[in-house]
Amino acid sequence: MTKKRISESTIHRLSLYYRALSLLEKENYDTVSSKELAKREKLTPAQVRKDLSFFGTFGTRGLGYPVRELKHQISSILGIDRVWRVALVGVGNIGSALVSYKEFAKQGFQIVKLFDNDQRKIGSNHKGIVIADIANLENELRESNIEIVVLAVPATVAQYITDDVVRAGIKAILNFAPVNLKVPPDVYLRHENMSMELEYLSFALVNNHAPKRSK
Amino acid sequence: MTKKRISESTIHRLSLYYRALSLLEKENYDTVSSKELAKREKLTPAQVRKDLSFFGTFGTRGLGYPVRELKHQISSILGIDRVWRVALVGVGNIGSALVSYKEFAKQGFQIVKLFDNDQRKIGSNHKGIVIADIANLENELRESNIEIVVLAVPATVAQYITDDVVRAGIKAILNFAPVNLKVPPDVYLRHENMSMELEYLSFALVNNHAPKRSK
DNA sequence: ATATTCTTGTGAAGCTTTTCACATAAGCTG
DNA sequence: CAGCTTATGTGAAAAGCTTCACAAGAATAT
Ligand SMILES: NC(=O)c1ccc[n+]([C@@H]2O[C@H](COP(=O)([O-])OP(=O)(O)OC[C@H]3O[C@@H](n4cnc5c(N)ncnc54)[C@H](O)[C@@H]3O)[C@@H](O)[C@H]2O)c1
Ligand SMILES: NC(=O)c1ccc[n+]([C@@H]2O[C@H](COP(=O)([O-])OP(=O)(O)OC[C@H]3O[C@@H](n4cnc5c(N)ncnc54)[C@H](O)[C@@H]3O)[C@@H](O)[C@H]2O)c1
Repeated sequence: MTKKRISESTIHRLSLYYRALSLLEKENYDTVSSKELAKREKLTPAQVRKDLSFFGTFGTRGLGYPVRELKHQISSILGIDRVWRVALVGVGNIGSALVSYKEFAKQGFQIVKLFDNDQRKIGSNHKGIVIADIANLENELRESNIEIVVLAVPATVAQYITDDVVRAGIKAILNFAPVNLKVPPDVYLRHENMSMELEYLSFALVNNHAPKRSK
Repeated sequence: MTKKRISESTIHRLSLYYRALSLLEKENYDTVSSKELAKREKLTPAQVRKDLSFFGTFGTRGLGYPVRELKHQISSILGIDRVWRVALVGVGNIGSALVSYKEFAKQGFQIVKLFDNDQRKIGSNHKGIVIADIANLENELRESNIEIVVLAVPATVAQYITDDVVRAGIKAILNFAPVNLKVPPDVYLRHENMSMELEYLSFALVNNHAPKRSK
Protein backbone atom coordinates (compact mmCIF):
# COMPACT_ATOMS: atom_id res chain seq x y z
CA MET A 1 0.00 0.00 0.00
CA THR A 2 1.39 3.35 -1.00
CA LYS A 3 0.44 5.55 1.92
CA LYS A 4 0.81 8.98 0.40
CA ARG A 5 1.27 11.63 3.00
CA ILE A 6 -1.78 13.77 3.52
CA SER A 7 -0.88 17.40 4.03
CA GLU A 8 -1.59 19.24 7.21
CA SER A 9 -3.68 21.73 5.27
CA THR A 10 -5.90 19.00 3.91
CA ILE A 11 -6.52 17.64 7.38
CA HIS A 12 -7.37 21.08 8.69
CA ARG A 13 -9.77 21.57 5.81
CA LEU A 14 -11.46 18.28 6.65
CA SER A 15 -12.32 19.89 9.97
CA LEU A 16 -13.85 22.80 8.09
CA TYR A 17 -15.85 20.50 5.84
CA TYR A 18 -17.08 18.63 8.87
CA ARG A 19 -18.21 21.84 10.48
CA ALA A 20 -19.95 23.04 7.32
CA LEU A 21 -21.64 19.68 6.85
CA SER A 22 -22.94 19.73 10.41
CA LEU A 23 -24.55 23.06 9.65
CA LEU A 24 -25.92 21.87 6.30
CA GLU A 25 -27.42 18.88 8.03
CA LYS A 26 -29.20 21.17 10.48
CA GLU A 27 -30.46 23.18 7.53
CA ASN A 28 -31.91 19.97 6.09
CA TYR A 29 -29.78 19.76 3.01
CA ASP A 30 -29.61 16.28 1.53
CA THR A 31 -26.80 16.94 -0.88
CA VAL A 32 -24.21 19.65 -1.32
CA SER A 33 -21.92 20.53 -4.23
CA SER A 34 -18.22 21.16 -3.91
CA LYS A 35 -19.07 24.67 -5.01
CA GLU A 36 -21.40 25.34 -2.09
CA LEU A 37 -19.09 23.65 0.40
CA ALA A 38 -16.21 25.75 -0.91
CA LYS A 39 -18.18 28.95 -0.64
CA ARG A 40 -19.09 28.30 2.96
CA GLU A 41 -15.48 27.89 4.02
CA LYS A 42 -13.86 30.36 1.60
CA LEU A 43 -12.13 27.72 -0.47
CA THR A 44 -12.30 26.66 -4.11
CA PRO A 45 -14.47 23.83 -5.43
CA ALA A 46 -11.44 22.11 -6.92
CA GLN A 47 -9.75 22.17 -3.54
CA VAL A 48 -12.74 20.52 -1.90
CA ARG A 49 -12.90 17.78 -4.50
CA LYS A 50 -9.18 17.16 -4.45
CA ASP A 51 -9.09 16.92 -0.67
CA LEU A 52 -11.93 14.43 -0.55
CA SER A 53 -10.49 12.42 -3.42
CA PHE A 54 -7.52 11.49 -1.25
CA PHE A 55 -9.83 9.41 0.89
CA GLY A 56 -12.27 7.92 -1.58
CA THR A 57 -15.10 8.88 -3.88
CA PHE A 58 -18.00 10.21 -1.93
CA GLY A 59 -19.95 12.24 -4.46
CA THR A 60 -22.35 11.62 -7.28
CA ARG A 61 -21.63 13.35 -10.56
CA GLY A 62 -24.30 15.81 -11.47
CA LEU A 63 -25.64 15.79 -7.93
CA GLY A 64 -22.97 16.53 -5.37
CA TYR A 65 -22.17 14.95 -2.03
CA PRO A 66 -24.69 13.37 0.34
CA VAL A 67 -24.53 15.59 3.42
CA ARG A 68 -25.17 13.08 6.19
CA GLU A 69 -23.10 10.39 4.60
CA LEU A 70 -20.11 12.62 3.87
CA LYS A 71 -20.20 14.07 7.35
CA HIS A 72 -20.08 10.57 8.71
CA GLN A 73 -17.22 9.60 6.42
CA ILE A 74 -15.17 12.62 7.44
CA SER A 75 -15.79 11.98 11.11
CA SER A 76 -14.47 8.50 10.54
CA ILE A 77 -11.40 9.78 8.67
CA LEU A 78 -10.66 12.30 11.41
CA GLY A 79 -11.27 9.68 14.07
CA ILE A 80 -13.92 11.73 15.81
CA ASP A 81 -16.60 9.05 15.49
CA ARG A 82 -15.44 7.72 18.81
CA VAL A 83 -14.63 8.97 22.29
CA TRP A 84 -11.13 10.14 23.12
CA ARG A 85 -10.05 10.18 26.74
CA VAL A 86 -8.39 13.51 27.40
CA ALA A 87 -6.53 14.79 30.45
CA LEU A 88 -5.96 18.47 31.11
CA VAL A 89 -2.93 19.65 33.05
CA GLY A 90 -3.14 23.11 34.61
CA VAL A 91 -6.58 24.21 35.70
CA GLY A 92 -5.97 27.94 35.55
CA ASN A 93 -7.49 30.62 33.36
CA ILE A 94 -7.35 28.85 30.06
CA GLY A 95 -7.64 25.37 31.53
CA SER A 96 -10.90 26.22 33.27
CA ALA A 97 -12.31 27.63 30.06
CA LEU A 98 -11.49 24.43 28.23
CA VAL A 99 -13.10 22.23 30.86
CA SER A 100 -16.28 24.29 30.71
CA TYR A 101 -16.48 24.03 26.95
CA LYS A 102 -19.22 21.53 26.15
CA GLU A 103 -18.47 21.29 22.44
CA PHE A 104 -15.29 19.29 22.95
CA ALA A 105 -17.18 16.45 24.60
CA LYS A 106 -19.77 16.58 21.85
CA GLN A 107 -17.00 16.08 19.33
CA GLY A 108 -15.74 13.10 21.25
CA PHE A 109 -12.98 14.77 23.23
CA GLN A 110 -13.91 13.91 26.77
CA ILE A 111 -11.89 15.55 29.49
CA VAL A 112 -11.84 12.89 32.16
CA LYS A 113 -8.87 13.93 34.28
CA LEU A 114 -7.61 17.25 35.63
CA PHE A 115 -4.20 17.87 37.16
CA ASP A 116 -2.69 20.81 38.99
CA ASN A 117 0.04 21.46 41.52
CA ASP A 118 -1.81 24.09 43.49
CA GLN A 119 -2.74 22.64 46.89
CA ARG A 120 -5.85 24.82 47.00
CA LYS A 121 -7.09 23.26 43.80
CA ILE A 122 -6.08 19.64 44.31
CA GLY A 123 -9.00 17.58 45.59
CA SER A 124 -11.57 20.20 44.71
CA ASN A 125 -14.35 19.35 42.31
CA HIS A 126 -14.26 21.21 39.04
CA LYS A 127 -17.23 20.64 36.72
CA GLY A 128 -17.71 17.17 38.12
CA ILE A 129 -14.05 16.19 38.02
CA VAL A 130 -11.82 16.12 41.07
CA ILE A 131 -8.52 17.84 40.39
CA ALA A 132 -5.68 15.39 40.89
CA ASP A 133 -2.18 16.06 42.17
CA ILE A 134 0.40 16.53 39.43
CA ALA A 135 2.74 14.41 41.56
CA ASN A 136 0.80 11.34 40.46
CA LEU A 137 0.62 12.35 36.83
CA GLU A 138 2.44 9.46 35.22
CA ASN A 139 0.61 6.74 37.14
CA GLU A 140 -2.81 8.28 36.83
CA LEU A 141 -2.46 8.88 33.12
CA ARG A 142 -1.73 5.20 32.68
CA GLU A 143 -4.45 4.02 35.01
CA SER A 144 -7.11 6.22 33.42
CA ASN A 145 -6.18 5.12 29.91
CA ILE A 146 -5.68 8.69 28.78
CA GLU A 147 -4.97 9.09 25.08
CA ILE A 148 -4.58 12.84 24.65
CA VAL A 149 -3.08 15.36 27.06
CA VAL A 150 -3.79 19.08 26.95
CA LEU A 151 -1.19 21.30 28.57
CA ALA A 152 -2.38 24.60 30.02
CA VAL A 153 0.46 25.23 32.43
CA PRO A 154 3.03 28.03 32.61
CA ALA A 155 5.70 27.83 29.91
CA THR A 156 8.42 27.40 32.52
CA VAL A 157 7.16 24.00 33.65
CA ALA A 158 5.74 22.75 30.35
CA GLN A 159 8.80 20.76 29.26
CA TYR A 160 9.16 19.14 32.63
CA ILE A 161 5.55 18.01 32.63
CA THR A 162 5.81 16.92 29.01
CA ASP A 163 8.63 14.57 29.90
CA ASP A 164 6.36 12.96 32.47
CA VAL A 165 3.51 12.76 30.00
CA VAL A 166 5.73 11.10 27.42
CA ARG A 167 6.99 8.68 30.04
CA ALA A 168 3.39 7.71 30.70
CA GLY A 169 3.17 6.54 27.10
CA ILE A 170 0.94 9.34 25.83
CA LYS A 171 1.23 9.80 22.06
CA ALA A 172 -0.72 13.03 21.52
CA ILE A 173 -0.25 16.40 23.20
CA LEU A 174 -1.92 19.75 22.67
CA ASN A 175 0.16 22.51 24.18
CA PHE A 176 -1.07 26.00 25.04
CA ALA A 177 2.18 27.20 26.56
CA PRO A 178 4.23 29.46 24.29
CA VAL A 179 7.26 27.22 24.22
CA ASN A 180 8.53 24.62 21.80
CA LEU A 181 8.44 21.26 23.53
CA LYS A 182 10.83 18.42 22.84
CA VAL A 183 9.12 15.08 22.35
CA PRO A 184 10.21 11.79 20.75
CA PRO A 185 9.31 11.39 17.07
CA ASP A 186 6.45 9.02 17.77
CA VAL A 187 4.57 11.56 19.87
CA TYR A 188 2.19 13.89 18.06
CA LEU A 189 2.48 17.42 19.32
CA ARG A 190 0.37 20.41 18.36
CA HIS A 191 0.53 23.98 19.57
CA GLU A 192 -2.18 26.49 20.20
CA ASN A 193 -0.53 29.85 20.02
CA MET A 194 -2.87 32.79 20.31
CA SER A 195 -0.14 35.43 20.36
CA MET A 196 0.84 34.22 16.93
CA GLU A 197 -2.52 35.13 15.45
CA LEU A 198 -2.51 38.53 17.11
CA GLU A 199 0.96 39.11 15.79
CA TYR A 200 -0.20 38.13 12.35
CA LEU A 201 -2.92 40.76 12.56
CA SER A 202 -0.39 43.29 13.77
CA PHE A 203 1.91 42.47 10.86
CA ALA A 204 -0.95 42.72 8.38
CA LEU A 205 -2.05 46.10 9.70
CA VAL A 206 1.43 47.55 9.75
CA ASN A 207 2.51 46.18 6.38
CA ASN A 208 -0.76 46.39 4.52
CA HIS A 209 -0.29 42.76 3.86
CA ALA A 210 -2.15 41.40 0.84
CA PRO A 211 -4.56 38.64 1.79
CA LYS A 212 -4.08 35.25 0.20
CA ARG A 213 -7.41 34.94 -1.56
CA SER A 214 -9.34 37.80 -3.03
CA LYS A 215 -12.00 35.84 -4.86
CA MET B 1 9.03 48.99 -5.14
CA THR B 2 8.27 45.37 -5.85
CA LYS B 3 6.36 44.36 -2.76
CA LYS B 4 6.70 40.62 -2.91
CA ARG B 5 4.07 38.87 -0.90
CA ILE B 6 5.38 37.41 2.32
CA SER B 7 3.89 34.02 3.07
CA GLU B 8 1.74 33.36 6.08
CA SER B 9 4.19 30.69 7.21
CA THR B 10 7.06 33.13 7.17
CA ILE B 11 5.10 35.57 9.32
CA HIS B 12 4.23 32.84 11.79
CA ARG B 13 7.84 31.81 11.96
CA LEU B 14 8.84 35.41 12.72
CA SER B 15 6.73 35.01 15.86
CA LEU B 16 8.70 31.91 16.72
CA TYR B 17 12.01 33.65 16.13
CA TYR B 18 10.87 36.50 18.30
CA ARG B 19 9.99 34.13 21.08
CA ALA B 20 13.28 32.26 20.79
CA LEU B 21 15.24 35.50 20.73
CA SER B 22 13.49 36.72 23.87
CA LEU B 23 14.62 33.59 25.62
CA LEU B 24 18.14 33.83 24.22
CA GLU B 25 18.33 37.40 25.47
CA LYS B 26 17.39 36.25 28.97
CA GLU B 27 20.09 33.60 28.73
CA ASN B 28 22.57 36.37 27.94
CA TYR B 29 23.45 35.31 24.44
CA ASP B 30 24.93 38.11 22.37
CA THR B 31 24.72 36.37 19.02
CA VAL B 32 22.94 33.34 17.68
CA SER B 33 23.42 31.30 14.52
CA SER B 34 20.63 30.31 12.18
CA LYS B 35 21.47 26.76 13.20
CA GLU B 36 20.78 27.36 16.87
CA LEU B 37 17.69 29.42 16.17
CA ALA B 38 16.41 26.66 13.90
CA LYS B 39 17.07 23.99 16.48
CA ARG B 40 15.13 25.85 19.13
CA GLU B 41 12.03 26.08 17.00
CA LYS B 42 12.36 22.81 15.10
CA LEU B 43 13.10 24.41 11.75
CA THR B 44 16.02 24.30 9.35
CA PRO B 45 18.87 26.83 9.29
CA ALA B 46 18.17 27.58 5.64
CA GLN B 47 14.58 28.37 6.45
CA VAL B 48 15.60 30.81 9.13
CA ARG B 49 18.04 32.59 6.85
CA LYS B 50 15.62 32.72 3.95
CA ASP B 51 12.82 34.11 6.12
CA LEU B 52 15.01 36.85 7.52
CA SER B 53 16.44 37.67 4.12
CA PHE B 54 13.00 38.81 2.96
CA PHE B 55 13.27 41.74 5.34
CA GLY B 56 16.92 42.69 5.19
CA THR B 57 20.35 41.47 6.16
CA PHE B 58 20.68 41.19 9.89
CA GLY B 59 23.53 38.78 10.39
CA THR B 60 27.28 38.77 10.26
CA ARG B 61 28.98 36.05 8.27
CA GLY B 62 31.01 33.78 10.44
CA LEU B 63 29.30 35.07 13.57
CA GLY B 64 25.55 34.84 13.37
CA TYR B 65 22.79 37.26 14.33
CA PRO B 66 22.97 39.82 17.14
CA VAL B 67 20.26 38.67 19.56
CA ARG B 68 19.02 41.97 20.93
CA GLU B 69 19.22 43.74 17.61
CA LEU B 70 17.43 41.02 15.66
CA LYS B 71 14.73 40.75 18.29
CA HIS B 72 14.18 44.45 17.97
CA GLN B 73 14.08 44.27 14.18
CA ILE B 74 11.53 41.47 14.20
CA SER B 75 9.33 43.26 16.68
CA SER B 76 9.38 46.20 14.32
CA ILE B 77 8.53 44.02 11.31
CA LEU B 78 5.67 42.38 13.21
CA GLY B 79 4.49 45.73 14.47
CA ILE B 80 4.68 44.68 18.10
CA ASP B 81 7.07 47.48 19.05
CA ARG B 82 4.01 49.60 19.81
CA VAL B 83 0.75 49.37 21.71
CA TRP B 84 -2.36 48.03 19.99
CA ARG B 85 -5.74 48.96 21.39
CA VAL B 86 -7.79 45.79 21.57
CA ALA B 87 -11.44 45.24 22.43
CA LEU B 88 -12.83 41.89 23.52
CA VAL B 89 -16.43 40.95 22.83
CA GLY B 90 -17.92 38.19 24.97
CA VAL B 91 -16.59 37.96 28.51
CA GLY B 92 -17.43 34.30 29.08
CA ASN B 93 -15.16 31.33 29.70
CA ILE B 94 -12.59 31.98 27.06
CA GLY B 95 -13.00 35.75 27.10
CA SER B 96 -12.23 35.93 30.82
CA ALA B 97 -9.14 33.82 30.34
CA LEU B 98 -7.89 36.16 27.66
CA VAL B 99 -8.44 39.26 29.79
CA SER B 100 -6.52 37.70 32.64
CA TYR B 101 -3.59 36.85 30.44
CA LYS B 102 -0.83 39.33 31.22
CA GLU B 103 1.45 38.33 28.34
CA PHE B 104 -0.76 39.94 25.72
CA ALA B 105 -0.34 43.37 27.24
CA LYS B 106 3.40 42.76 27.53
CA GLN B 107 3.49 42.11 23.82
CA GLY B 108 1.66 45.32 23.14
CA PHE B 109 -1.86 43.95 22.81
CA GLN B 110 -3.71 45.99 25.38
CA ILE B 111 -7.29 44.96 26.03
CA VAL B 112 -8.91 48.29 26.81
CA LYS B 113 -12.60 47.55 26.22
CA LEU B 114 -14.89 44.64 27.11
CA PHE B 115 -18.37 44.05 25.72
CA ASP B 116 -21.12 41.62 26.59
CA ASN B 117 -24.90 41.41 26.31
CA ASP B 118 -25.46 39.79 29.68
CA GLN B 119 -27.15 42.34 31.98
CA ARG B 120 -25.50 40.74 34.99
CA LYS B 121 -22.09 41.39 33.50
CA ILE B 122 -22.64 44.81 31.98
CA GLY B 123 -21.36 47.56 34.26
CA SER B 124 -19.37 45.17 36.42
CA ASN B 125 -15.66 45.63 36.77
CA HIS B 126 -13.55 42.87 35.28
CA LYS B 127 -9.80 43.11 35.90
CA GLY B 128 -10.04 46.86 36.04
CA ILE B 129 -12.24 47.28 32.99
CA VAL B 130 -15.95 47.97 33.17
CA ILE B 131 -17.87 45.67 30.84
CA ALA B 132 -19.78 47.74 28.32
CA ASP B 133 -23.13 47.01 26.71
CA ILE B 134 -22.89 45.37 23.30
CA ALA B 135 -25.69 47.69 22.22
CA ASN B 136 -23.18 50.53 22.04
CA LEU B 137 -20.53 48.47 20.29
CA GLU B 138 -20.14 50.47 17.10
CA ASN B 139 -19.98 53.87 18.79
CA GLU B 140 -17.70 52.80 21.58
CA LEU B 141 -15.28 51.05 19.27
CA ARG B 142 -14.92 54.29 17.36
CA GLU B 143 -14.67 56.49 20.42
CA SER B 144 -12.05 54.29 22.07
CA ASN B 145 -9.91 54.13 18.94
CA ILE B 146 -9.92 50.37 18.97
CA GLU B 147 -7.72 48.77 16.32
CA ILE B 148 -8.19 45.06 16.90
CA VAL B 149 -11.32 43.20 18.02
CA VAL B 150 -11.28 39.76 19.59
CA LEU B 151 -14.52 37.80 19.34
CA ALA B 152 -15.25 35.29 22.09
CA VAL B 153 -18.99 35.04 21.65
CA PRO B 154 -21.23 32.09 20.72
CA ALA B 155 -20.97 31.08 17.05
CA THR B 156 -24.64 31.92 16.50
CA VAL B 157 -24.15 35.64 17.06
CA ALA B 158 -20.62 36.00 15.74
CA GLN B 159 -21.56 37.12 12.23
CA TYR B 160 -24.07 39.63 13.51
CA ILE B 161 -21.51 41.19 15.83
CA THR B 162 -18.86 41.08 13.12
CA ASP B 163 -21.06 43.17 10.87
CA ASP B 164 -21.21 45.79 13.62
CA VAL B 165 -17.49 45.62 14.16
CA VAL B 166 -16.83 46.11 10.46
CA ARG B 167 -19.25 49.02 10.38
CA ALA B 168 -17.21 50.61 13.14
CA GLY B 169 -14.26 50.65 10.77
CA ILE B 170 -12.23 47.94 12.49
CA LYS B 171 -9.71 46.32 10.13
CA ALA B 172 -8.48 43.40 12.22
CA ILE B 173 -10.50 40.66 13.91
CA LEU B 174 -9.46 37.58 15.83
CA ASN B 175 -12.33 35.13 16.06
CA PHE B 176 -12.65 32.28 18.54
CA ALA B 177 -16.11 31.15 17.43
CA PRO B 178 -16.09 28.05 15.23
CA VAL B 179 -17.74 29.72 12.27
CA ASN B 180 -16.45 31.25 9.07
CA LEU B 181 -17.17 34.96 9.17
CA LYS B 182 -17.85 37.09 6.15
CA VAL B 183 -15.90 40.34 6.09
CA PRO B 184 -14.98 42.82 3.34
CA PRO B 185 -11.64 42.19 1.64
CA ASP B 186 -9.91 45.05 3.46
CA VAL B 187 -10.57 43.54 6.88
CA TYR B 188 -7.98 41.12 8.25
CA LEU B 189 -9.60 38.13 9.87
CA ARG B 190 -7.92 35.32 11.75
CA HIS B 191 -9.41 32.31 13.44
CA GLU B 192 -8.43 30.50 16.58
CA ASN B 193 -9.87 27.04 16.28
CA MET B 194 -8.94 24.69 19.07
CA SER B 195 -11.13 21.85 17.89
CA MET B 196 -9.09 21.80 14.73
CA GLU B 197 -5.91 20.98 16.58
CA LEU B 198 -7.59 18.27 18.62
CA GLU B 199 -9.00 16.83 15.44
CA TYR B 200 -5.56 16.88 13.90
CA LEU B 201 -4.28 14.84 16.83
CA SER B 202 -7.19 12.47 16.47
CA PHE B 203 -6.47 12.03 12.78
CA ALA B 204 -2.79 11.46 13.44
CA LEU B 205 -3.47 8.83 16.09
CA VAL B 206 -6.02 6.98 13.99
CA ASN B 207 -4.06 7.10 10.75
CA ASN B 208 -0.55 6.82 12.08
CA HIS B 209 0.13 10.00 10.24
CA ALA B 210 3.74 10.61 9.34
CA PRO B 211 5.00 13.85 10.87
CA LYS B 212 6.33 16.49 8.54
CA ARG B 213 9.87 16.70 9.79
CA SER B 214 11.81 13.80 11.18
CA LYS B 215 15.24 15.37 11.34
C1' DA C 1 -34.45 7.05 -25.83
C1' DT C 2 -31.88 10.85 -26.50
C1' DA C 3 -30.39 15.28 -25.46
C1' DT C 4 -29.23 18.43 -22.00
C1' DT C 5 -27.50 19.85 -17.79
C1' DC C 6 -24.96 19.36 -13.85
C1' DT C 7 -21.07 18.23 -11.14
C1' DT C 8 -17.64 14.88 -9.83
C1' DG C 9 -12.87 12.89 -10.03
C1' DT C 10 -8.32 13.57 -11.59
C1' DG C 11 -4.06 13.98 -14.48
C1' DA C 12 -1.40 17.83 -15.69
C1' DA C 13 -0.04 22.54 -15.33
C1' DG C 14 1.02 26.28 -12.58
C1' DC C 15 2.41 28.32 -8.55
C1' DT C 16 4.49 28.58 -3.89
C1' DT C 17 7.50 27.16 -0.45
C1' DT C 18 11.34 24.72 1.14
C1' DT C 19 15.80 22.93 0.69
C1' DC C 20 20.25 22.78 -1.41
C1' DA C 21 24.72 24.29 -2.22
C1' DC C 22 28.06 27.51 -2.66
C1' DA C 23 30.20 32.10 -3.23
C1' DT C 24 31.21 35.39 0.00
C1' DA C 25 32.56 37.70 4.11
C1' DA C 26 34.00 38.04 8.85
C1' DG C 27 36.56 36.46 12.81
C1' DC C 28 40.20 33.79 14.79
C1' DT C 29 44.77 31.54 15.21
C1' DG C 30 49.48 31.16 15.00
C1' DC D 1 48.82 38.63 7.55
C1' DA D 2 47.83 34.22 5.49
C1' DG D 3 45.28 30.42 6.13
C1' DC D 4 41.47 28.30 8.36
C1' DT D 5 37.00 28.14 10.18
C1' DT D 6 32.55 29.58 10.60
C1' DA D 7 28.16 31.02 9.11
C1' DT D 8 25.45 34.29 6.20
C1' DG D 9 22.80 35.46 1.96
C1' DT D 10 20.86 33.79 -2.12
C1' DG D 11 20.14 31.97 -6.84
C1' DA D 12 18.68 27.55 -8.41
C1' DA D 13 16.68 23.01 -7.79
C1' DA D 14 13.45 20.23 -5.58
C1' DA D 15 9.37 19.36 -3.33
C1' DG D 16 4.81 20.34 -2.19
C1' DC D 17 0.34 22.30 -2.86
C1' DT D 18 -3.37 24.46 -5.52
C1' DT D 19 -5.81 25.35 -9.59
C1' DC D 20 -7.11 24.18 -14.22
C1' DA D 21 -9.64 21.91 -17.47
C1' DC D 22 -11.99 18.25 -19.19
C1' DA D 23 -13.60 13.41 -19.69
C1' DA D 24 -17.08 10.90 -17.75
C1' DG D 25 -21.00 9.62 -14.91
C1' DA D 26 -25.58 10.57 -13.23
C1' DA D 27 -29.95 12.87 -13.04
C1' DT D 28 -33.60 15.31 -15.35
C1' DA D 29 -36.29 16.92 -19.20
C1' DT D 30 -38.34 16.28 -23.64
N1 LIG E 1 -4.95 32.71 29.53
C1 LIG E 1 -4.80 32.89 28.23
O1 LIG E 1 -5.63 33.54 27.60
C2 LIG E 1 -3.64 32.31 27.50
C3 LIG E 1 -3.45 32.67 26.19
C4 LIG E 1 -2.38 32.12 25.48
C5 LIG E 1 -1.54 31.23 26.10
N2 LIG E 1 -1.72 30.91 27.38
C6 LIG E 1 -0.80 29.96 28.00
O2 LIG E 1 -1.52 28.95 28.65
C7 LIG E 1 -0.83 28.55 29.82
C8 LIG E 1 -1.76 28.73 31.00
O3 LIG E 1 -2.16 30.07 31.08
P1 LIG E 1 -3.18 30.57 32.18
O4 LIG E 1 -3.52 31.96 31.88
O5 LIG E 1 -4.29 29.59 32.29
O6 LIG E 1 -2.27 30.52 33.48
P2 LIG E 1 -2.75 30.25 34.96
O7 LIG E 1 -1.63 30.65 35.84
O8 LIG E 1 -4.08 30.81 35.19
O9 LIG E 1 -2.90 28.68 35.01
C9 LIG E 1 -1.84 27.81 35.11
C10 LIG E 1 -2.26 26.63 35.96
O10 LIG E 1 -1.22 25.68 35.97
C11 LIG E 1 -1.00 25.28 37.30
N3 LIG E 1 0.39 24.86 37.46
C12 LIG E 1 1.49 25.63 37.62
N4 LIG E 1 2.58 24.87 37.72
C13 LIG E 1 2.16 23.60 37.64
C14 LIG E 1 2.83 22.35 37.70
N5 LIG E 1 4.16 22.26 37.86
N6 LIG E 1 2.08 21.24 37.57
C15 LIG E 1 0.76 21.31 37.43
N7 LIG E 1 0.07 22.46 37.36
C16 LIG E 1 0.79 23.58 37.47
C17 LIG E 1 -1.35 26.47 38.14
O11 LIG E 1 -1.67 26.06 39.47
C18 LIG E 1 -2.54 27.02 37.41
O12 LIG E 1 -3.74 26.41 37.84
C19 LIG E 1 0.39 29.43 29.91
O13 LIG E 1 1.49 28.75 29.37
C20 LIG E 1 0.05 30.59 29.05
O14 LIG E 1 1.18 31.18 28.50
C21 LIG E 1 -2.77 31.43 28.10
N1 LIG F 1 -14.40 27.83 26.15
C1 LIG F 1 -13.55 27.25 25.30
O1 LIG F 1 -12.62 26.57 25.72
C2 LIG F 1 -13.70 27.40 23.83
C3 LIG F 1 -12.91 26.64 23.01
C4 LIG F 1 -13.02 26.78 21.63
C5 LIG F 1 -13.91 27.68 21.12
N2 LIG F 1 -14.66 28.42 21.92
C6 LIG F 1 -15.59 29.36 21.32
O2 LIG F 1 -15.46 30.62 21.95
C7 LIG F 1 -16.71 31.26 22.03
C8 LIG F 1 -17.00 31.59 23.46
O3 LIG F 1 -16.97 30.41 24.23
P1 LIG F 1 -17.15 30.43 25.79
O4 LIG F 1 -16.91 29.07 26.27
O5 LIG F 1 -16.37 31.54 26.38
O6 LIG F 1 -18.71 30.74 25.91
P2 LIG F 1 -19.47 31.52 27.05
O7 LIG F 1 -20.90 31.26 26.88
O8 LIG F 1 -18.83 31.24 28.35
O9 LIG F 1 -19.17 33.03 26.72
C9 LIG F 1 -19.82 33.73 25.72
C10 LIG F 1 -19.99 35.15 26.20
O10 LIG F 1 -20.56 35.90 25.15
C11 LIG F 1 -21.64 36.66 25.68
N3 LIG F 1 -22.61 36.90 24.62
C12 LIG F 1 -23.57 36.08 24.13
N4 LIG F 1 -24.27 36.66 23.16
C13 LIG F 1 -23.76 37.89 23.03
C14 LIG F 1 -24.06 38.99 22.20
N5 LIG F 1 -25.04 38.94 21.30
N6 LIG F 1 -23.33 40.10 22.33
C15 LIG F 1 -22.34 40.16 23.25
N7 LIG F 1 -21.99 39.17 24.05
C16 LIG F 1 -22.71 38.04 23.94
C17 LIG F 1 -22.21 35.86 26.80
O11 LIG F 1 -22.90 36.68 27.72
C18 LIG F 1 -20.93 35.27 27.39
O12 LIG F 1 -20.38 36.13 28.35
C19 LIG F 1 -17.72 30.31 21.44
O13 LIG F 1 -17.94 30.63 20.10
C20 LIG F 1 -17.02 28.98 21.52
O14 LIG F 1 -17.46 28.11 20.53
C21 LIG F 1 -14.59 28.30 23.28
